[in-house]
Amino acid sequence: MLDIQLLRTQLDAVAARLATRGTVLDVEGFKVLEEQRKQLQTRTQDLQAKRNSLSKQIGILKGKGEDVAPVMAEVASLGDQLKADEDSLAQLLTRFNAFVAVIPNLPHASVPLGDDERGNVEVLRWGTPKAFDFAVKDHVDLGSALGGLDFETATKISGSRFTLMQGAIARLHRALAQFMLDTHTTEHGYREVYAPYLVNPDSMFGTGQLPKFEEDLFMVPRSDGTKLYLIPTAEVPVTNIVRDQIVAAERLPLKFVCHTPCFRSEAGSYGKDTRGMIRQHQFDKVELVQLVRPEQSWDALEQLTGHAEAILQMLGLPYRKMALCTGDMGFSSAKTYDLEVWLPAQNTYREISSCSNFEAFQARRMQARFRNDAGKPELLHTLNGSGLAVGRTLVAVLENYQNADGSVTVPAVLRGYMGNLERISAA
RNA sequence: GGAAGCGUGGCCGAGCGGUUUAAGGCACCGGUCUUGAAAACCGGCGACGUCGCAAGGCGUCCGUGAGUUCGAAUCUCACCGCUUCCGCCA
Repeated sequence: MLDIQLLRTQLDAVAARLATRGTVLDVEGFKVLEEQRKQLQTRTQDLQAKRNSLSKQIGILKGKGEDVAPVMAEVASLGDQLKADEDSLAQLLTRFNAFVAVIPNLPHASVPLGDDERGNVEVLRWGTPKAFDFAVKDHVDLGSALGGLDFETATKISGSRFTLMQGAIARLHRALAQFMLDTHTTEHGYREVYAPYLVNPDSMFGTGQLPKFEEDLFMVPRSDGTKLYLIPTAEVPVTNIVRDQIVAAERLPLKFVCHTPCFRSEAGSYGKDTRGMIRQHQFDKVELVQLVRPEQSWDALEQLTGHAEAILQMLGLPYRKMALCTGDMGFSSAKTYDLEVWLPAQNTYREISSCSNFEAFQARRMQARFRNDAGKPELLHTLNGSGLAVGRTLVAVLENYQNADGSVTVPAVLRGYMGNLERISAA
């Protein structure tokens, strides 16, 4: 959520910056709402003040044993107007909050301008794609020939966009997640977290998935009429650890790493990446989350992105780092780097990690604060990034480490997690 | 699922219809004392919103939401959560 004071005092500047990301702010609509709010709130509070002081008088008069009837009559006359005003103010504030809740974050000044993914800027490129002297297979052909990737059976069990893994490939998938968790906890200073996969609407609001993106989520209705949602990323439960909290300054920065499955309905992506496990309803991801003092968040973004890059480097997977442009960033983000891994079968780089600084946008929605040096509560800055998407990393390993005979070499750093297996071959 | 108890500021904890402006303590900040520190003593110290150039004023908040009342932390109802006991259970 944006700071409402900022909207009030610099409305045109906010609208201009939002326009760079393709968001049209209803400036006139806001002005009208704000004008009504101001008038109604002032009037309501005046009436409340009057009621309070008269009621207090009644208490004092009664204590002295004097007649309170005249004052009672006076305060009674306020009643109807006050109640009406309180009701309409509550309604107006609901509308006001709904208006603000769907405004995306402001892009940081360093974010390149652009309308869509074509405006993204390559920041760096690491590694050289291997030159194969045979016709490369994609992960679907490799995996099914190895007897470990089975999309048909997954479709029978659940439907499209699900994967069934078995044997050495399932183990490789697990090895990747373990390797990432171990690296981030032992080398990058993150604390391991196990978190719920189902969360309540307040948590989804806190990180910005609700109210605007409900169609991207799997919702689970409950018999008592409430709802839970399957997490689309561990960002949601982990960032919400600090919701409605004032964190002691000396505990900062908080750095968490969490491995979870992620569930996305992929509404609106019909026909996109239908082959293989690039775009699934369920996939595993190791997520990095940092909660930091505001003045540290931009350094933290560079570090966090570096932590995700380290995994790709240790796996020897060529990648490039993209600074997303204003038009391609997510709703809550002030700045995002995407890491794109080289996929030989697609002859291109594909997203495998997304690292963002949200500044105070999520913290304001969550009321996540710390006590600053002046002793006052101040909003935290929140960041997160994939470190990495496990399913896509599996795809990248299969394709980049394939051999002419259809076997796949196990990257050296994973062998300890694979019983020292060096190569996955058809059984 | 059944029964009982409990949800109060950063933390602990009192208050159970009107001088509550939420006691007291801890923590924290400032001061006195001290070579310095600790202790002791003195003082300060909630959040959010809103009006105002400012000084400051006003409003809301005692798990959440409705209600009773001129007035609710306090009374009523519903819900949520926690604790304990019983039942069931990986």
